[in-house]
Amino acid sequence: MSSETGRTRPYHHGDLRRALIDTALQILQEEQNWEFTLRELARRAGVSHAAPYKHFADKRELLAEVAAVGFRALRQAMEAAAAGHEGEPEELLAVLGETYVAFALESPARFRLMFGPVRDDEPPVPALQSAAGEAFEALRAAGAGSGGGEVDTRTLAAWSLVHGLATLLIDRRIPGAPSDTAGTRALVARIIRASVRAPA
Amino acid sequence: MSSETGRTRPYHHGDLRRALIDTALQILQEEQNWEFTLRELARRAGVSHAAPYKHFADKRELLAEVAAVGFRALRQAMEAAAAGHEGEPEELLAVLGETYVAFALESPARFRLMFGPVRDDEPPVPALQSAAGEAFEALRAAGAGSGGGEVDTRTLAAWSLVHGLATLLIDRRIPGAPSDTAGTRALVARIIRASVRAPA
DNA sequence: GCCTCTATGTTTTCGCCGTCAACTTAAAGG
DNA sequence: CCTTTAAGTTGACGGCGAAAACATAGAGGC
Repeated sequence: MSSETGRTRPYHHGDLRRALIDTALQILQEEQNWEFTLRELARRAGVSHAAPYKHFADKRELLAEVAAVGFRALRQAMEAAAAGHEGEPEELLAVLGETYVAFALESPARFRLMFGPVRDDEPPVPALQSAAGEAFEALRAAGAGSGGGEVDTRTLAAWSLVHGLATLLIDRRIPGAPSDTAGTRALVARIIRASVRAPA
Repeated sequence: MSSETGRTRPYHHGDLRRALIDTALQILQEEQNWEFTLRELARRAGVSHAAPYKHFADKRELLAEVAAVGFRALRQAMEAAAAGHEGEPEELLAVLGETYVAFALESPARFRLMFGPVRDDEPPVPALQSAAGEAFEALRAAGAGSGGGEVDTRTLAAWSLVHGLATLLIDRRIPGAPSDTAGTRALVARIIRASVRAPA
């Protein structure tokens, strides 16, 4: 409801939380890792070093929210890419895979954060769980499986291929891989198309 | 050459470095992450908190050496599994893939550490680079490609599939996945066999 | 056999971090 | 208008990574 013009800062200080998540995403993009300190984040957001604790229990929770935003973005990207390919399941799967890898390459650190390990000893962050679940649902829907909660074999194979390719690429683990965007995109397309064409 | 009985501690204090790497691997296995402090590591090794700096420039270098040991272990495991399947390329690839995933499941944190991002701004650790390269060479040799330094398409597809499956499994990202070892093993075998049978 | 040299380990110190507790401020609502 | 309370600040604590200054004990030259 706040207008863009006029007094930009809302009442107290502004809606931190949103600002903190945005700033965290910025730093994540700049430094390509999430080893930045909470104090640095607060500094860049223009608040005191303890202010974030009014919105997040600790650093893990803040990062989990950032990851959740990432999963929503991934889901949107996949849904947008899927539009218009409802008729042809093979093409749909290929396009979805290319989108998945492109998403990872576009922001490697965010992708790594999203797929960081789910630790058993820490309490789960609900927003992250639901966002991740919905993203995977978009992926599962493209597979041959029915509407159940399980992932069918073919879909899982495709997902694994695409996820592994994305991971290996962003971690620069493939020896002869091209370093430019165009070459990488061609490589991804080649591998995905070849695998999709041959139904497992 | 040191006997197990008698004076166990060698001259000065022992061969730290080896001890530190071993202890780090232990903690890594116990806590399933590498957020442990260098001071905690020194404590468990029975030395002062600054002693590690006589053997490693910083914490990253120590972790890189741990990762290098992991790559050597992965290479050994794959070579052992490959023995006896020289004649049949399809079976060889499948067995190699199963070994790869089993290695990841056996020690998830070590696997994650090994495949952590290669940062451009940090100086590379030679031992890690060579160990990783040799492990990938063992994998590439199983593919249809020749002896060049590049990875052929089919091999890369297989590697991606297996790497992605391993990653998704250890990060508990697959919704309906079995939690027990036997079930997981069966799932892995099913996916790999199906994909290998259908040449891309 | 002694004596220096140097690798290895210790102590001390520094600045910074995550987190918490106590205090302050200002928007909201009866 | 005045109280309540969410949101932000200040200050403190223990612990960390890293570096500097210091200590010690094998090893090798003489």
